[in-house]
Amino acid sequence: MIATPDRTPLTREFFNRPVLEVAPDLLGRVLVRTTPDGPIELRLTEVEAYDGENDPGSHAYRGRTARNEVMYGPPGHVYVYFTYGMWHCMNLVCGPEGRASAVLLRAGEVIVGAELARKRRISARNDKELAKGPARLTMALGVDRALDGADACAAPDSPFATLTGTPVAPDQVRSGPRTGVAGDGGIHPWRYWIGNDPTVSPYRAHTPRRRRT
DNA sequence: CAGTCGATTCACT
DNA sequence: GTGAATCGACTGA
Repeated sequence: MIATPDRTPLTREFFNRPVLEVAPDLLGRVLVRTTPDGPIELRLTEVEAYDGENDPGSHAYRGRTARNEVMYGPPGHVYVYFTYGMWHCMNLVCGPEGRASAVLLRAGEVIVGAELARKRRISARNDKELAKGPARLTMALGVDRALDGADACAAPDSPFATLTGTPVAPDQVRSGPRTGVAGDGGIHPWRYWIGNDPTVSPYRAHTPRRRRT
């Protein structure tokens, strides 16, 4: 007899905690994405915390702007931004409201809807690569700016329902410096991942762009 | 208003 | 391992 997985959606209160507490607690949780073609479910294996205006790596470091507005709003909402002229990255806003903290979803394992995800991830060589990296993750899920500000706690009406699933055992959680974050933002070990999980993306230090001639 | 660069990915050597 | 792709947000003058 197989145990019934817990499908209770995470509540607003779950996200209304300090981001350093929420981030590791998201590992192992399952994100459900509802699309017209069917559901995609992603088990989160890698995340990063960004903590407000005092965090040099955060989009909120230089204060409130049109782009980061959602980070200042209530927890449990989705912050999506566009970067490198072609990619989207997705965050979950944490508490308390006004602190502008959020968790970047960096990687996960597609456990339902791999067929749909493969169509959006043509260059993926295998299923472990479907959501191995923050921009790959949004591609696999079909997430873009249209979802910026969406409520992730409004299941089942929301395009998302973040489920409890089974949080990964604490002794499986690893942490280290955040990937690709420039300067002083690299000092905080606020990247969290599941040890030995094959869907976790490789660490890369920030690489300054070569100057154009 | 022009210059700079990004919480990245992919193709190629 | 290296470099290109590609554009909007942000910065500072």
